[in-house]
Parts: sequence; structure tokens; C-alpha cells
Amino acid sequence: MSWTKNGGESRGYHHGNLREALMKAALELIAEKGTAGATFAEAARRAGVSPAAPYRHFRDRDELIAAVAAEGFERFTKALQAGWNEGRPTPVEAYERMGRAYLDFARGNPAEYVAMFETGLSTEAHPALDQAGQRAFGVLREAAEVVVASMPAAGRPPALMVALHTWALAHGVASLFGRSDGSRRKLPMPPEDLLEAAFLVYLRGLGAPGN
Amino acid sequence: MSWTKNGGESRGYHHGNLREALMKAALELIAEKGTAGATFAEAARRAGVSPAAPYRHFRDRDELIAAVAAEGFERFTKALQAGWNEGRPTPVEAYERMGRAYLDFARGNPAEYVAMFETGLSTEAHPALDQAGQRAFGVLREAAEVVVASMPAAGRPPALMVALHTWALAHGVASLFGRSDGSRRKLPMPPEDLLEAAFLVYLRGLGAPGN
DNA sequence: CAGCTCATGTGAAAGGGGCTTACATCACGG
DNA sequence: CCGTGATGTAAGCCCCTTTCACATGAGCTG
Repeated sequence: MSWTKNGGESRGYHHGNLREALMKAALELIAEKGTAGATFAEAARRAGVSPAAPYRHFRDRDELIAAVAAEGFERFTKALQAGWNEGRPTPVEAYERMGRAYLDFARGNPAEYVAMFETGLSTEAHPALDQAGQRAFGVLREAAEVVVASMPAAGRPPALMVALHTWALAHGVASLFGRSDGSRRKLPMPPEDLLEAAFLVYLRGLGAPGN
Repeated sequence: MSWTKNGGESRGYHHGNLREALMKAALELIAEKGTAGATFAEAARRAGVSPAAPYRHFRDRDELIAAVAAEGFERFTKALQAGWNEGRPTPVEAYERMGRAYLDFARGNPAEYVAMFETGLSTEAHPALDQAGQRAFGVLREAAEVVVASMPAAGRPPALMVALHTWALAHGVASLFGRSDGSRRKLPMPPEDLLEAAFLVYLRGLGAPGN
């Protein structure tokens, strides 16, 4: 369609937007064939260039995937922030809405989610990716701090722990049940409801205000 | 070393244990190079046979991986059962110990865990694998039923929901923090403790006896 | 023990695909 | 107008996959 620069003129020798086109192609490939299917050459083919062209933009396949994952984390961060909405109307309600936003993202962007969490690329080799991930977690953590602060002062749990538990729970639900690629477990209820119920139980266990 | 039948004599024309040797090689490859690195030919090479030999035992690469994952689920089931230990001495204590067993398995068998949960092979195409996974979940579910039954009759939560929450939590912790391949997030505490704390909070939220 | 049979492994070769080195083309600045 | 660097190409190399005919030997049968 529009791998052209200005959205109309046919491309000449140079692509003009190859970097983005490759990332888009990589996403499609992950969605279709899984992580292993996202090959460097195939992405080039979909972008309409020769197999060697990608090397001008990414050192190797991992760097392409890392770029995709990093962009995924950017959008993920925004999605979580939108769900949290600065803790309005109440911290607990906002927290649950953020949980739904988490699952919505995982469900609506399965390829990004895979790239972000299941590619197994080391954080040391890709520091930019690591930082993007930590920014996303920062949203969770700040939200957890607000929720904890809204609780009775006696026996407040550490906000970091709450944030980690939340992340683990949301990721677990998303990873096990949250995608519909057929390779996932069947569930007698929507994963959003499962996660919301878990949040409610967990927050009650923390002693949070009863919503 | 010992791809021989009786652990000593050099092999002749026939391997004698090729199926197991291939599965072992596949595990090593997953551990070393990730899911994508587990190639059929390389597994054959490590087993000391020709590239065509594996086809006598597995239809294709996916079936090899599925066999590895299925065997992983078998051992996983036993590990969970051992942790649960029929709910002794108390259901809640046993439940937490089962959670530790979950993480121990994920940590001690990272390649199996990847094969079991991150290969994305469809449950329909590999029914034996699906059943093995459901047997493992059965342990969780039965344990959840005992825990729920030990609670006050008024307002008991559905055991299935509890089991699913537990699984999501344990898988989330294991997947995000539980492995030490360097591609995982750093944590200010051992993942076992993180999970145990989550269990405690969650069970308290359920209204479980205070341990 | 002799011979049959079948499961198991070999060898070779076709086919496909990804990766990478040397070369071609274009954009841009002086 | 021309150099220079960025970008894309072409072609070759290598490895994986898969299949086929064939070799081997383990175990049964008598």
C-alpha cells in the first residue's frame, strides 16, 4: 500500500521509510507465524526491498525485534496512563481500569505483547528496550503508590510489592488466557473479568477501602 | 558422553535411545539459543545421527517440541503434587508450598518451562500436550478446592476462579522474574518470596483462615 | 542356529530460505 | 558539477528441511 514517502508517488531506488516499514512487517509476521517466523529477509520482502536492505537500519534481527518491542512499550505506557487517568475518580477504581487497559493492550496488540515479553532478548544487550519497559512499569508503580496511600496508615504494604504483584497478575492472565490465537487456554469467563476479580480479592487482602 | 544404550559400549548402527537423546538435545538447544534455535538438524547432530534419523521418531520439529513440553508437564505435575502433599499440614501452608514448587520448577527447568508455555503450539494440533497441561492444572484446581472448602461456608469463592488466579499469579511471577537467563527483570527480593506474599494477600482477601 | 521381517539409521540430493560481501544508485553539499 | 556518504541491489554461500532408496541388525520363528 503506502510504503512510499509522501503517500502517493511510487518509490524509486530508495524506499524512504524503510525502517518503519520493516517494523510494521515484523509485527505482522509475529502475529502470523510467531516469534520464530519473524525473519529478517521476509520482513524485507514485505517492505518490497532486497534481503540485504534491512542491514542499513538494524544490526541484526534482534535489533529489529527490540525496536518493535520498545515502540510497543511506549504505546503500552500511554495505554496504562490513560487507564489510570491520574487515579480518578478513586484510586481503586482507576487501578482496576488500568488493569483492564493492560489486558486490552495485550489483546489488541498481541504481536507487540509477544515482542515485549516473550522474545527473550537480554536487557543488557538492549538498554533502550530495558528503559522503555521500566517506564511502563513506572506507571504501575506510581499508581500502586497512590492506592497504598489511600489505605489506612496502619499496616500499609510496600507500594513496590503491590506494583510487582499487579504486574505479575496482569501478565499471567494476559499470557495464559488473554490471547485468542488458539494456542491459549480456554476460559469459562472473559479474561478481563478474571483479572478484575483477582484485583478485587487482592486489594481486599491488602485492606484497601472496599471500593 | 552416553548416547549409548547401556552406558558404556560404543554404539553401532543403531542408536538405541534416539528418541530420548533428541528430546534431551532439544532441551539443551532451547536453553542455549531459545525456542528458535532448537532446530531439527542440530538436535540430530548432537545425538550423533544423520539429519534424516529424527524423522523415524517425530513427524516434524513441532512434534519434538511438543514431546518435550509434554514430558515437562508430566514432571511439573509431579512437582506440584509433591509441593501440595495432599494439603498437609494445613491447606493454606500446603498451598504456599505448592507455589514455591511452581517457581522451583520454572527456575530449575527453564527450557522445559519455555517449551511448555512460550512455544505457541496450538492445543488442537497436539492433544496429548493439551491433556498433559490440563493434568497439571488439575493439581492446582484440586488444591484450590481443598483450600476453599477450609474456609467459612458463607461467601466461599468458586474454586475454579481461585485456581485460575493462582496459576496466573505463579506464571506471571515465573515468567517475569523467575528465570535467571539475564533476559528477566531484576527484583529486590527472591521471586519465591514475592509469590508467597502475593498468596498471603490474596488468600486474606478471600477470607481464608489467617494461617 | 538359520532365515525372515521390520524397525531404525544412512547417504545423497533436491529444494528453499536466510545471511552477507562486493557493487550500484541516489541525495546532498560545496 | 562532482565527490561522498547513505541507501538499496545482486549474487553466492551456507544451513535446514524433507524425501528416497538402501543398509543394518535385533528379535522372532521354527
